[in-house]
Amino acid sequence: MSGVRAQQKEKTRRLLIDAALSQLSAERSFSSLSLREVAKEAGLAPTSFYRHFSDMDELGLTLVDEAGLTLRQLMRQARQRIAKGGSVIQISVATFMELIESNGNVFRLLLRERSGTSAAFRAAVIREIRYFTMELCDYLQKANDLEADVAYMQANAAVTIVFSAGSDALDIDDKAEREQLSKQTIQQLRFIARGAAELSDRRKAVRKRK
Amino acid sequence: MSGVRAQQKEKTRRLLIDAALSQLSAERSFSSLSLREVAKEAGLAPTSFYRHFSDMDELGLTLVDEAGLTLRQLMRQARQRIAKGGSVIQISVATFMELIESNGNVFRLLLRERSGTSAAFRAAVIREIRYFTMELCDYLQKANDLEADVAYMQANAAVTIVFSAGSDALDIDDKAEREQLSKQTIQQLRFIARGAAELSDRRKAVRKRK
DNA sequence: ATTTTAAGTGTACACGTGTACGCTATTATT
DNA sequence: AATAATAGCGTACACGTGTACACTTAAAAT
Repeated sequence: MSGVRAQQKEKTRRLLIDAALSQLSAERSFSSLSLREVAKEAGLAPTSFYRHFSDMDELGLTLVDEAGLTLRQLMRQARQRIAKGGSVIQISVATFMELIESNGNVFRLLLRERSGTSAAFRAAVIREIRYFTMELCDYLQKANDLEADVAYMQANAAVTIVFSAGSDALDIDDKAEREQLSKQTIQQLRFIARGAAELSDRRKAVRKRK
Repeated sequence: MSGVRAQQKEKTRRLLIDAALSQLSAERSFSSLSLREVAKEAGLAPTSFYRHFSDMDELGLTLVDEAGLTLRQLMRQARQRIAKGGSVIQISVATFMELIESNGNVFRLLLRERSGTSAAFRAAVIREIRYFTMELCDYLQKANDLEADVAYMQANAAVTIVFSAGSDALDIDDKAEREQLSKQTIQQLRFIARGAAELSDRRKAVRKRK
């Protein structure tokens, strides 16, 4: 059991995954990809596809998992930068925008399949985004001493805003426009943070009065 | 030129439009619809389709236009209710949620094609949403005495949050959960409104000091 | 009354699709 | 050394697709 066989299998499995990813673009969604196209791009015969995935759906779910991984890397990267000091919101948005510039297709996959046609895909994407939201929620709760429900509402709203901005960014080529979009997004996140902090303060004031 | 011919044509044109709309669902996107399916559902021969639209894309753009119309009706309805008194945010969210319950497919169309595969579709959807945002922006600017840029950022964020909530609502059957989602959305919109008002106030204070 | 226009039909075609099936060649197991 | 397992290939098939083309039939224009 030297594993040279399993190793080779894993290799061509990656070939398929990468082939699918590389075919994604603004004009091409995963659901519009055919098994044959992916196999061809990977340099395989169509029927060889089945040795690795039983379905295009199975490949798709694998891609969503990879996208979730990318999301978690993003989170880690942002945290590292924040630890070195600076505006939390500003750094987070900048990091997110960089991800989109370098991994546009992965991000597109998430955006599309979130409102897509397959229940399994939707569930998978929503799970990844929820995970992302929860991590942010935890952070906010500890960093700003918020109550759980307020922190969640802020995290949820923030993620929504940032993802939406990311979606817009994908359609913008001009760098100045992108910069402008970032600025706007930062301001919007500040709106939300301000509102959340105020609700939290108000509740605390009521509690002290008792 | 009694127009009995043109009248009939318009009628079957509507048949096609309605056929397409009626086939949309959580499991079926417009882009997954085939010309033949739509024609069949409308009770026409496949080739008759071409007498009305040169393309499925042309049909799709027509649908997006109709969706935009629905959006504008929503705006009008919300305004009427607001005029009778009550919380602006609460009424707006409630009205929006009702639209989603009754016109789920139309709304799905907008959500999907916004990040869809056709540049023309994306542009059309974005145009409709921008129009919607601008109308809200106008309202906010006048009602709350905000500066143009602040009002726009608030409107943009609010629309993003509400559309995202709408998308979530489409996947929820339980009424209590829907109610909970509405409550959360209202609170998030209040966060944003609060943040915008504060930025506006701060700017005004600076101006007076001069 | 005759001719022109055009909505709708039916047939036909080339094409891309998923996948069942049998085969080869190489690795893993016995 | 003999046998079993399996990654990958090639062929073949039925099916759904968009649409070109020639047609009928009824309204509109002459």
